[in-house]
Amino acid sequence: MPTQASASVLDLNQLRRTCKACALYELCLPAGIDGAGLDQLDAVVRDRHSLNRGDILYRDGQPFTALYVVRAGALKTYVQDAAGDVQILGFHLPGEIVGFDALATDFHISHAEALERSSICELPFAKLQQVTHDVPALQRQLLRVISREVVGEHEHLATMGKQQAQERLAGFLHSMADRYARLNRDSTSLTLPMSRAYIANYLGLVVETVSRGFTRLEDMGVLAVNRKQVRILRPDVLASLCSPNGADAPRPRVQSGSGR
Amino acid sequence: MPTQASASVLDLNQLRRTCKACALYELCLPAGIDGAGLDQLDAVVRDRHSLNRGDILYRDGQPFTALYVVRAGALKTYVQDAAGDVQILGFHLPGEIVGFDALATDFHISHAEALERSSICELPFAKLQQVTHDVPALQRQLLRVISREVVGEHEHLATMGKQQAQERLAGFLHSMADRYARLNRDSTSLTLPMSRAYIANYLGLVVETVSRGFTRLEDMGVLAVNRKQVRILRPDVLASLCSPNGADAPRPRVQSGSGR
DNA sequence: CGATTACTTGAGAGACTTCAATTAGTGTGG
DNA sequence: CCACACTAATTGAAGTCTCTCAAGTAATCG
Repeated sequence: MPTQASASVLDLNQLRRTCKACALYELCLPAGIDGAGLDQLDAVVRDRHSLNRGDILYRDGQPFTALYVVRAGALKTYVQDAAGDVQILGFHLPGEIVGFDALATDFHISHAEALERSSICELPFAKLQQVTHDVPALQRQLLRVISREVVGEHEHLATMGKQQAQERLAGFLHSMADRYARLNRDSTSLTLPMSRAYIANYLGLVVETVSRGFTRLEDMGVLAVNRKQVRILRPDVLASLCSPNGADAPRPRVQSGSGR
Repeated sequence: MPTQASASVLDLNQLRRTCKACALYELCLPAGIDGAGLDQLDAVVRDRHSLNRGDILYRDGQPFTALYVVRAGALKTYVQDAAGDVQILGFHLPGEIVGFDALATDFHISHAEALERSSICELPFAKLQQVTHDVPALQRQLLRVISREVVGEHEHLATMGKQQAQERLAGFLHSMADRYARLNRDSTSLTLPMSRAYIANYLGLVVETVSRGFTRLEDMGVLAVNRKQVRILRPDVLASLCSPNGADAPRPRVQSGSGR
């Protein structure tokens, strides 16, 4: 991993990765930034990395140098405690930014790993900070993006709070479909980049339970599952399965979720 | 709730809440900001609110106007889905900042409620943004603080990922003790501001399970529990209970936590 | 093409939830 | 100031869902 590439060389590469031309323009950091500011932001973005399945983008303990935009492919981020227990924090699709965990202490405290061949835009933070000074809109946008991260984790927590495994799985698939839709992909035909084991860990379950969950959703006619290919036949039913009672009676449930 | 108080009146009040004099100086936003910048930040902070138990600081759907620092007392934040299911996202002690959820969309998507009589510093975001322009260190600090929020949620997720109820409860108490320590309070003698039901919801369990958990930890001689008063008699044992095997063999556990 | 890994499926055990009842604490009004 | 009502917390017993253990099948990779 080279330390700092001067922005003058490799114009071709630079052109190719120009934020203006990027399909993720509306999803990523530049959203809402206008012409002049965008050029400045462009200058910040470093040659993109290419990661293979299993490659580590950053790991726990590593000093903070940059934020990373997923350009193509998919990442997982996770923490590992002293006992070796892993908890997957999130799966990250194109347009999403990772690395915010390190802003607090200047060291990463989680790991980021590619789930498949992925392409990453690196945003060296020092440079980024200089530009945010000139472009207030970028500063605001940076906060907006990190806030999205917070919101995403809220959703994850809400899903993990469901007592029934089926609800958690339904919630996971539902949110994945949503994210596919934002990428202008078909939100009823998912190609999951992660294994069943990763889904299980993400949801706080074991593999077998997830596997059985898929089977049952298929039996119910909600999904058509073929390994990592998942077609959502009944999005309405899937949505209703995200809540215990099927989301019929919207009565308040203040206690604790209300039942496994 | 008044809309905007001019900074010229009520000098006494203003003085009293000056960041410089605040006991939370090192924990809160001003940490790392020097003299001149600090004065500017001081000017941003609005009259502090006083909340009673059950009072709502902000609710889902409300437009974003400010961030809020807990000065005294305690808050809980939570989301509520269409079916009425509540998931508590966090408990917030003095020095912690809430409201970041609204940075993404300019509307709050969670609720914040006082668990007990609390005092809040309001940071109107428009003003705050002006100052961050003049004080780059503040901008960096703001990112640092919101990153802490992200990290805190990672811990919450890791706790919810534990399959055993006992591990979750131990993890919760362990992290509460940590946070008490940061407040320079006795970290072995906690006064929990939240009910058992809230703890249960936070951990994805039911009240009864939490209650039994407390009882068992008391029987084991790890805790001395008297309602909301919790003394941690064996912090070492408590720490070891945060992991399934008691954190003896630090072998990697990649699968999914490794067993309920 | 063989070995490894990923996924699925089955049966049994265990842990948490559910339901129900009791106790303790809190707040209110007479 | 105390009685009453209400909420919070605890405890017990039974049911159920998920985990564990085990085996088998399918896909992937060298």
